[in-house]
Amino acid sequence: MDARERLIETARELLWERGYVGTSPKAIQQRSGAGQGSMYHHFRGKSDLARAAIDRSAADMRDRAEAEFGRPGTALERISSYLRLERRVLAGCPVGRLTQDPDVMGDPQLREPVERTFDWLTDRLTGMLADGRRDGEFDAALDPAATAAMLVAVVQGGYVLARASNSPEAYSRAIAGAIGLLTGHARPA
Amino acid sequence: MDARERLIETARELLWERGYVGTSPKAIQQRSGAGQGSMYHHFRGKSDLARAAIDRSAADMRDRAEAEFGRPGTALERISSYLRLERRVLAGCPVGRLTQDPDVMGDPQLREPVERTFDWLTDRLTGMLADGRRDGEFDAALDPAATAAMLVAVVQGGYVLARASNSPEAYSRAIAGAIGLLTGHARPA
DNA sequence: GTCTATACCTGGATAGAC
DNA sequence: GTCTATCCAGGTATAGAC
Repeated sequence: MDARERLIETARELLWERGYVGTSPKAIQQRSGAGQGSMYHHFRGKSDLARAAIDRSAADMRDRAEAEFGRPGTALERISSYLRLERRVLAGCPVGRLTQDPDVMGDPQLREPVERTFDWLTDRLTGMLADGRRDGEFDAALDPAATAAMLVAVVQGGYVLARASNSPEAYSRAIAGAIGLLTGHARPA
Repeated sequence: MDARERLIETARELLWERGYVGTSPKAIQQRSGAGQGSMYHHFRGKSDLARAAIDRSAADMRDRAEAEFGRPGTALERISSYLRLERRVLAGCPVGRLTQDPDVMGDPQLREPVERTFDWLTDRLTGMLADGRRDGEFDAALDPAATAAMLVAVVQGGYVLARASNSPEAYSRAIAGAIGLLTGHARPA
């Protein structure tokens, strides 16, 4: 792995652990083993490197989700397996945590991949829920867009609960609660 | 309002806007109009002041929730009115955002009020859901603890979605989705 | 491509005068 | 109680040598 690559991967780790404001160029250099000059040769500065790191984390998140969405099975099955994906719960969401960072959300370049990822995810779930409803899998009263937003929110909020209690259980409980309600609503009236 | 009070209120604002790592003592002093010496007279340092600010924000959050929980009405009504409480959605949750801050979660003194607040909230909702289920308001299959965790997560995740899309609509959609499912499950089989 | 030197600002805190 | 002076480490970046 060359220096450029190590810098990006290390930046991803540190952004995940400490956010953008909490991550200094020096910390990235030290952990990656790249020197000052090397970093500023490959990237114009902190935000340029961060953009590369965020792009990659966002693509990663979409790929992992899409792998579940593309499986065979009913909409409920595919959504449930997505929700139960193994996640580093206590670490939080590498993309979602960036929404709390004023310097990320204040910079259009850094914000763009974050915004796009959540739009994509919500749209994808909305489509699956609409298909499931059409096929009689869900109640006709189910609102696909609202339910999709709720599901994405449960995952993101699950991370918050898990970190607050320092235990992954809180995350699992929230997911189980969501699947329970979704299953209940799946009974046509 | 005396200097001590202004320091606490200003610290609350800045912690809300920028988190703990993103907030410097100097920024607090400048915005509050208190000098260096004043701040270090009233507080031992940054983390001591932060503790006072976090305690107050946590108490605030509990008070606002309890005001809704204590209203008359069914469990579903009280929970719905809590979920629909007017919130500064784009600002995020003043307590929840701290869970993303490694320096807060790494310090037992700062972490404690955050952890306690989410424990309290989840327990309170669990109790109301259990009461509602006992009274036939919800399906017997509803799991109070899991559903409570899911509701807290939807609120916290709703903030994430709203900030990602820079619009409060995403928050409202997630809440509407949760209430929709909760209402659906409320029909006994 | 990578290194070292340098620069300037901010973060977080202490000391002592008033 | 509040002010100013001072301190040292770290953040972020540029310059120029190798």
